Amino acid sequence: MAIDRRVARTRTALYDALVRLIRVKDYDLITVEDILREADVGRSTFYAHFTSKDELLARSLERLRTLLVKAREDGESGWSPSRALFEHVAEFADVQFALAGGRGGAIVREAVDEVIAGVLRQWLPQADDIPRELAIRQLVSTVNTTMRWWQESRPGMSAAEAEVIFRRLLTNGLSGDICRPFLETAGVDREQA
Amino acid sequence: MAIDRRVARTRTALYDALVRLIRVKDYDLITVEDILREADVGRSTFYAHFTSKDELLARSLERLRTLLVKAREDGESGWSPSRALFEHVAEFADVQFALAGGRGGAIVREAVDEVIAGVLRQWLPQADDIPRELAIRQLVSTVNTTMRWWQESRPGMSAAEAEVIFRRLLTNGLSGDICRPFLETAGVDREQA
DNA sequence: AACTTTCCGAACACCGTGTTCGGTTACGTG
DNA sequence: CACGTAACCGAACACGGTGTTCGGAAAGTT
Repeated sequence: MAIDRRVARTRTALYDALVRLIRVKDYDLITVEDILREADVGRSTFYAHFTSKDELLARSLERLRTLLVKAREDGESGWSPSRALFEHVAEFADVQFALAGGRGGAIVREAVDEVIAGVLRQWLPQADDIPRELAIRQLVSTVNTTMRWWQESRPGMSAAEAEVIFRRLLTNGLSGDICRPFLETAGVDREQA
Repeated sequence: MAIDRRVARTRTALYDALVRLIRVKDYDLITVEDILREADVGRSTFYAHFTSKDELLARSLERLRTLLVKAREDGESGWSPSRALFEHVAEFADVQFALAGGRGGAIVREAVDEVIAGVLRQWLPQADDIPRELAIRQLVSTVNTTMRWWQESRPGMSAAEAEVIFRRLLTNGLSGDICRPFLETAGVDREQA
């Protein structure tokens, strides 16, 4: 027995409504009532499927997980998972843009990070110099940082270019020069100037 | 005319109450009423000073800003701003721990990030290879990532050790080895195995 | 066509928000 | 010290969102 069509229809209606609203409104200002209105779904129906707005978000992010997993399995496309992710974001640039700032963005980004981290935990090997969990977290946050910067400061940039910058940032780190004022004491240098 | 003692007392009472609550409860589950009870302040008084819980948070984070600025000016201590920040966090380890997970944590961390980014914008010079704003964001998120990992996975580690790891992560990046499954297509390698 | 599952929507109790206002307290100044 | 002013209190209020319940209508399945 397959899943009842009504169930499928209701759920995707809710997923889509949430995404549509995120484009327009800060996530944490979106109410369940907004979603009901947008999806044209009854109140009690919503709570029959999800316990809260946050659960709806988490469930709808499973799409992203399957996207990543597929990107890795289909080596066919010639794209690395990293590249596939950037291309995907380019398609939904407006959503990403909405996620950039503010409070709601932070919540959604956190949820996205968890999804990506979960996938990476199955992929990445152990390494010697840096603890694995730290490496995963760093990888995820670098993805996040690059994407935010891309969408906010260089919206015209292509996914391919953005991904190249991401690689360099991830594997080379930042030059000591630019970080110096943060990493070293000011005292000595100041005296000389 | 100095600031009225009552004003100062009320505000610090609220700041302190918020911090005390954050140790115990997820930030976004904390209500204004919780804060009032904890601080023993009247409802109308609260709204005479702050328009919302979020503004209270933002204002209370100004303490962090002054901490960082001082750490740079007083080269005396021998500590870099980076080191000072890690030492500071070590003192308030329990608060940091509370900020680790969940939804409330994301909101607070976002706010902390903004403070640090603001300070760095005044310190960091222009660099050639990486756009400045991207470098700042990367620096902030690496601080954030390292601290989370430190508090969650290695709570016993000293601030000095954590800061060393942070430096390496920041300026060296991640090795290509560990990132390979994410950065390269799976197809070719798989066939050979 | 009969049976089952889902959906609807109105009604409900509950809780947190942000504002108002008159009375009380404590502060700073002269 | 005493006066005037500013801050604090707390009760009351309207408002809006949450999550649950339940009987009847509608759509799905076999």
